[in-house]
Amino acid sequence: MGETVRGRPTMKDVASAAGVALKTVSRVVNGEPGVTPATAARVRAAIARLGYRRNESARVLRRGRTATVGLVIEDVADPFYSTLNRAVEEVARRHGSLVLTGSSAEDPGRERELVLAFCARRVDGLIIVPAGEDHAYLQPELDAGIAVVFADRPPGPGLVLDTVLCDNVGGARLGTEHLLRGGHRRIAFVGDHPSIFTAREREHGYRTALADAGVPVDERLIAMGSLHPARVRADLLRMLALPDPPTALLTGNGRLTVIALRVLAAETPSTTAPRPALVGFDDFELADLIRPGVTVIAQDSAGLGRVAAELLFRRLSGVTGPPELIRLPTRLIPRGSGELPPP
Amino acid sequence: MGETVRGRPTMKDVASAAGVALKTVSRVVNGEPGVTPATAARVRAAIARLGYRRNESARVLRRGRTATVGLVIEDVADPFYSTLNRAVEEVARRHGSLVLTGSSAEDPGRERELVLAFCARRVDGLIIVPAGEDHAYLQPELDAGIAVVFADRPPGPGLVLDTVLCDNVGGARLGTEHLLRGGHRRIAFVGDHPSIFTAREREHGYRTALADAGVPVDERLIAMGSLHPARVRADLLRMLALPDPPTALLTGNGRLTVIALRVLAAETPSTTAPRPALVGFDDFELADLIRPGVTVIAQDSAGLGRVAAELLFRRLSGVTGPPELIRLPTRLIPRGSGELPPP
DNA sequence: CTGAAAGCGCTAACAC
DNA sequence: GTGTTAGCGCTTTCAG
Repeated sequence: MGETVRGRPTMKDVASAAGVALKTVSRVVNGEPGVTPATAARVRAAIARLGYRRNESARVLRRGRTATVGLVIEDVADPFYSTLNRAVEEVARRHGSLVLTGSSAEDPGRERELVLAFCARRVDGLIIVPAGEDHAYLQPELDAGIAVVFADRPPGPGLVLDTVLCDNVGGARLGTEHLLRGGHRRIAFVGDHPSIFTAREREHGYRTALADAGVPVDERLIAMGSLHPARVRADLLRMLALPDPPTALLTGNGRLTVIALRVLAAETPSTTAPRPALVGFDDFELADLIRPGVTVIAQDSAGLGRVAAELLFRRLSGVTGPPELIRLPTRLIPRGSGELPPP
Repeated sequence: MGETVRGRPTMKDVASAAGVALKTVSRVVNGEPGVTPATAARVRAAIARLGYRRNESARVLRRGRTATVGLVIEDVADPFYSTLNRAVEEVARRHGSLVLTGSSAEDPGRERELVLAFCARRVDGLIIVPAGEDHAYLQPELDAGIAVVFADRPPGPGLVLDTVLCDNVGGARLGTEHLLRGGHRRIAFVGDHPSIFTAREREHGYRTALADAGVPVDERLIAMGSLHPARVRADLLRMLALPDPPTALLTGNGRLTVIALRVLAAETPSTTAPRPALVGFDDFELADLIRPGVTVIAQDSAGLGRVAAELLFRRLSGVTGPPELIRLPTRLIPRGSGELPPP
């Protein structure tokens, strides 16, 4: 056959193998009309014989679309974000696209680095869970026409773009009100670092729920900061050592809930000391298997990814209009820990 | 300035804006030597002014490398795989590469689809956790020079490629021996579907541990199949209803462990019926917070991703030699459930 | 229905 | 030091 080609076969190779012009191969590969079934069959045979595969880079160079979207999250290994990731992937798949994913590790520099690397590869669109608050670096990309959707957290000041958020304020309210209804008055809040949007929103929901119930806010019962177990442990121990310790606890995200559970398990061994009631923001697997079951405010992380991706692909399909802001509802799942009565 | 360019600015635009030749811009952008600091500064100014960003697709077309690797796993949302994913991402980052990730959903067709889509985008290399056993479709890609590493499961027959596995047989042995040492003789094994490599290996480890201890294998105590909770539940209930029910249980992966825990929690409410001892293959978050703590055989999912990625980048850097097969050790973490004595 | 030619944005190989 | 030229593999345009 004498068709030994070095490296990958190209359309040109297929064309000469099939005895047709390059453009005919292109037509067959792309399913364009205007090719006799017989010629098409010859071309397809040559494709199979040579193991030809279209070079997407060359195609992109010509057409401008990569059928790839970029996703920046905090950590692909975190259950909250990996669920979001999966949902984005499913929507992308339905639209014939792949997903480039990167972890920002809550570092604005890495977020920027990832976004620019994605843009350099000319992704069609981006879904960003921002780590930073300054997104000026996005402007040239936006001008160039890239579609961007923010998820879980809004873009920094000066940018108004499609955004999908959870109802953080409402969720935190829900949890706090639930504890108040249970008779608690000393409710602590352990949150993520206040530089994080969702942390601030949840703190706000907590504060307003207390205020609305006429319960004074005790600043000593509010601890926001890093997710280091040591930090959380120290804050919790400090609170529990107060003359009037909290009888209930609201934790600001899934990781904090788990850390708090560990601290409480270590500090209040089963029956001796009274365990504070606990409501955690964000559901997690096995919350039902711990005793007592962990009451949570569930956010729809898959919904976050799905809605953001749908919004993105709608924009990519040419839908214009003002940027949308969508809030996804949260719901309270009582499992026991949030129903513990005050002592 | 009259530099209004439609769409994204190109090197040509930058060149004319800076009053230099295209190649000079290329030199500056790529940090090549042979440019006066003054000219370089002029070019950089033009780049900033126009918001120029190198088109990676065009670069790829010329150079042949995308600085992108593909990762096919079963599910990006599964903690085992998302941890692996993160480890791959970190290694890729150190090598200046991005990661295209896709979920095969344990479907060989989807695995193939993803791999080919990645190849069409000319990823430099692939890390595959295979869903199928037939990888003939990979041959043209391998011939074209793509680097491939298999992780967690080996390639199908006929292919010998770099592979990183966990010591599944040894791990299952470890768990079974632990239960035997605890005095158990009726040990059940609930595994994943036997079409899955790791499931077969773990079953093998379980069987040989029993055989080595002179304990006869009772086929009624072995249940392998889907990960549907209903299937697992039915199998467990059947075993527990035997005249001589198992006093201990070895579960074949993290998801099965969780399902089994739920079934046992529902069926043996706290103090009434005696709980079988439990050892689970694969560690999971919160295993320590459940009462009793869940004894597991921990596999190093991050190590799997890290070692696979390091192997891949070593190949990409030009290291040749016969394909490597690496086995990562497992270790037993006793937490209570595996130390429950037989009744 | 099929084909020839131009060019997407960049880099490699040479000029100068 | 800097510029010119060719061409990566494909799609687009326009001729046959």
